[in-house]
Amino acid sequence: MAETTLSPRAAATRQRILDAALVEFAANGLAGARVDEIAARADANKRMIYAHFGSKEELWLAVLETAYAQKRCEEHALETVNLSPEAAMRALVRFNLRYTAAHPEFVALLNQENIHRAAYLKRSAEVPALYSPLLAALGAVLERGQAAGVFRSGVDAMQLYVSILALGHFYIANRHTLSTIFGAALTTEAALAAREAHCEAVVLGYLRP
Amino acid sequence: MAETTLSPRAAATRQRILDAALVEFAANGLAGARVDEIAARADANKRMIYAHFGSKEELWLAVLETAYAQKRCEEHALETVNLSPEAAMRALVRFNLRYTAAHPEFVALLNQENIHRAAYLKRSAEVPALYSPLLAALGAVLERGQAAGVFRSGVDAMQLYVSILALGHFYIANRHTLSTIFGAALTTEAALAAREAHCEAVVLGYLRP
DNA sequence: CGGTCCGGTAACTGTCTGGTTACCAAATGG
DNA sequence: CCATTTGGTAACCAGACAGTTACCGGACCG
Repeated sequence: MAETTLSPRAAATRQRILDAALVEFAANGLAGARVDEIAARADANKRMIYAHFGSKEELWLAVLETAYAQKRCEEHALETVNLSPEAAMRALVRFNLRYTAAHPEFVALLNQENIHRAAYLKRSAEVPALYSPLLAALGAVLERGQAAGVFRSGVDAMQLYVSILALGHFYIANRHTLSTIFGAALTTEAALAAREAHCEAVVLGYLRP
Repeated sequence: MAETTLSPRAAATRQRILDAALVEFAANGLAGARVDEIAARADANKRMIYAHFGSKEELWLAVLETAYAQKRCEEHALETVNLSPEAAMRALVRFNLRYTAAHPEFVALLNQENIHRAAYLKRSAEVPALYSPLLAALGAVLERGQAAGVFRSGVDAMQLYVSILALGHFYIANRHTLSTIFGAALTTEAALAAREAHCEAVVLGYLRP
């Protein structure tokens, strides 16, 4: 990004474009998204999109990076060091499900990226920073729990990390097909609470020594 | 589908179109897929696509139903009644991961469907049959294990079903972003075996009384 | 207070793409 | 063997879409 100092209200337009693009890309995918629609929703003009971001694909990349950055930002707010290993693990599982549920656009973006074999993400300069803080926190909690004898040993932190993400992500990502099949709403607070309890039980049940 | 009897070699063309469409849709999504490309890959003509299926979207629906049907078909081959509850549960978890890994196009299709809020799936006449046999088998295994005292009680079969799907599906669906982030291949036989062991350990660890 | 520069607008274009139409060839069956 | 049906081809079209170009108005600075 050419962060050559800044701009007065231009930054606001840029932000409106990013917000609008997030909605449009999440709703229609990269190929399905319409640049005109993004411009209209941002209450801006197509010209401005090409001025701020060079192309539709670069806009996509910018949206991706913004979404990742926001998630990392919220994850940093998680404080697990003061909690018992079990409570900390619960907090991690819960945060993941709740964040995913609160930001289904993030899920849609990720799915799109994977359809494109992460082609855009691989071009991102921020990739190294993508190691989620959640992973680091998880490793620390795991070690504490094992040292205290409340967690089993032989747990692969990376595998568990993927599994925790999976438990929340899949539920939200596939909420439409799942709710069609099961004929039940999945995103009501009651349903989310039930899912949350289940995810905690699975992870903590597994981790018992 | 107008299965008015059948057709001699027309069925072959129809099948080639379906196969080509599956590849193209999985690779590019619904909006990103090009009808011309499908025609070329099927070694057929665009006209034939519109003769057999009325539109791009109806072709999409046909591909979806075919993919679901194939999965159900393979699932039926799973025999869990002769196995111990633990072994049967392992088999279910393993089958799900392996099937997903062997058919990443299915995952791509599902993701696309969810981006479109399952709009096409809801129009499908086959939806009631979508209750996967895997779910029925899971419920039976769960009951047997609980009766035998080897599984904990209070397990919600639907939640567990979603979780088992999630453990395999998420890993495969996000293999590109995950392998970019972790810098490791995820679909080698070694990696799949490790994932398989982990998934079994999570589910069976959770289910311990 | 006037000029210049920057954020913004609107109309345009070349290309791509889903869908169609006019035409053909090879079976099939009488 | 001829006629009719059916699977297949290729050229075409209208609309849509990403990306551009020509132009404007107000803020900011001298």
